[in-house]
Formats: sequence, C-alpha cells, structure tokens
Amino acid sequence: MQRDTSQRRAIRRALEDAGRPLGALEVLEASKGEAPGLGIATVYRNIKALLEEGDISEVALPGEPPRYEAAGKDHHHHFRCARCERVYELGGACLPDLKNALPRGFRVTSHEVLVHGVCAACSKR
Amino acid sequence: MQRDTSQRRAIRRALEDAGRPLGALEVLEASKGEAPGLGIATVYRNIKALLEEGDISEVALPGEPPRYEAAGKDHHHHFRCARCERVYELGGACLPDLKNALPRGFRVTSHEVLVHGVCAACSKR
DNA sequence: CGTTATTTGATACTGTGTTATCATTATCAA
DNA sequence: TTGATAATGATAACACAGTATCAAATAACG
Repeated sequence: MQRDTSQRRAIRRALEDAGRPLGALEVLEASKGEAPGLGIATVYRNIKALLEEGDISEVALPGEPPRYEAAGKDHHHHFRCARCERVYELGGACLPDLKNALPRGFRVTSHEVLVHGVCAACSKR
Repeated sequence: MQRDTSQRRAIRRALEDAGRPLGALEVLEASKGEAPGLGIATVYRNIKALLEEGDISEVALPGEPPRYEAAGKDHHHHFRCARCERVYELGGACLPDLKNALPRGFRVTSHEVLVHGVCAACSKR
C-alpha cells in the first residue's frame, strides 16, 4: 500500500468523516460516492493497511463484525443502536457518569462492561 | 428436549458449578467426567435448549465465541484473562468502583463499556 | 508518453463456529 | 418389558467474515 489511489483516499476519508465507527460494509457504502465501482476486497485490504499504519483502530463488538474509527482518540466508549445497528461514539465519561454523557434522545436499555487483564492464577506463572 | 439424559444433566451441572461463564468447548470438557463420550453436537443442542428454557444466558464477547452462565444473576460484568482466555464473573459494581471489586491478584490492562439502546434518529420513527 | 510494478474488482477459497443429517441408543409411559 | 419416539454421536453441511488469486487497470517513475 504505497500508491495514492482514489479508492484508498475515499476509504480513508469515509472513516475520518463518519464521526462514528464504521463496519466494512458501511465503509464500502460511504466510499462509493467518491469511488464508484469500489469492491469489498479493496475495502478490506485498505482497512487492514490503515490498521497497520496506525491510522485507524478497531472497535470490537460482542457477536458482531468489528467497526473501525480514526485512531488517536481519547478514552471513550460506544453506543450501539438496536434498530439501525449503527455504533456511536460516546464522550470520555465512564460509568456511572455515562447517563449524562449521552446525546439527547438516546435511550439506554442496557450496558456491558468487559474488563481485560490477567487473572491471579496466570499472574503466578 | 424433554427427556432427562445423563448428558443433559452433566451439561447443566457443568454450567451451574463452574462459577464463571463457559464456552461450548469448556462445557464439553467440564461435562466429560460425568458423561464420557459426550459429543460437541450434544453440547450445542443442550446449550440452545437451556437458553430457550431460560436456565442459562449468553455472555457475548467481542471477537470471540460466546460463553454461557447460569441465568438469573444480578447485574454484573466480566473479566477476560488475556493468557488463559477464561472469563470470570465480577461483582455487581459498575465502573469506577470496578477496581475495588476485583478479586485479589487480578490485574487490569483495559476495559470496555458498550451501551445498548436506541439512538435519537431511530426513536423518532 | 511509456514502462513497470502496485492496486483493483470479481470471485473462489478458507477458517471458525454452529447446525443438520441420520443411524443408533436410551428414555419413559403403558 | 416393550414400543414409540426423543436424544445422542459422528460427521457432513452451512453461514459468515475475511483472504487469496489473477487478469486488467492505473499510479509513479523516468
């Protein structure tokens, strides 16, 4: 990935401008205006390259394919709409400040916290 | 699923006794003592049935196959060990009380909050 | 411009987790 | 105990997301 192609520009731009994390198919859709005829393989290829270059980062969701967002943001969390399945970015607040950090009109039905680390048993080895 | 088989008993028991959410293969392993020769298909079948009956619930994780735990627990979160890949149950505390709620010897490297709900745009329809 | 090597798009393929199939085994009501 | 039928185990089939392949298109260098 060293050449500057219209497809690559469109994909990078789509991710930068979205304001929320996008899945591979969302990237495809969002990029088609600027790069008609864009194929899904190219989207995957460029997402991979952008990840390796550190320009975007992966937003992993339980039971769903990952979304991608511009890298370098401050600590923040996400909101997934159960209807449109879009994922939004929430401000930096952690629970239980989260209610206040919600955009107007967003309704919460549940939340999930997953903590990553090393357990006591594994720490001993 | 209406008959009381040794396999079904073993699977239910494994999930009840584990004290932490188990994946399908973990269930298989944990049940083999009580039900030798147990097949993975039977594990999946019974997990599905137990889910439908509401006896267990699914713990979805980003980028991983789901784990399963006894249903009816109070609100709580999970901890995934990066080394052994086991998932543990954490007490009911939400962030930022989470640090105090950690079992002794558990080390946190990161955490994730995912909020579920309906966004403003979808609420309007 | 022309050459060369990278990127693209279409699509075949892969890997992983789960489900379907089906002959065999086991449960359970009579 | 027996007979109907549900559950099991082995494994084939499936679904999905992502990757490899390869001919054609195109960027980048002179």
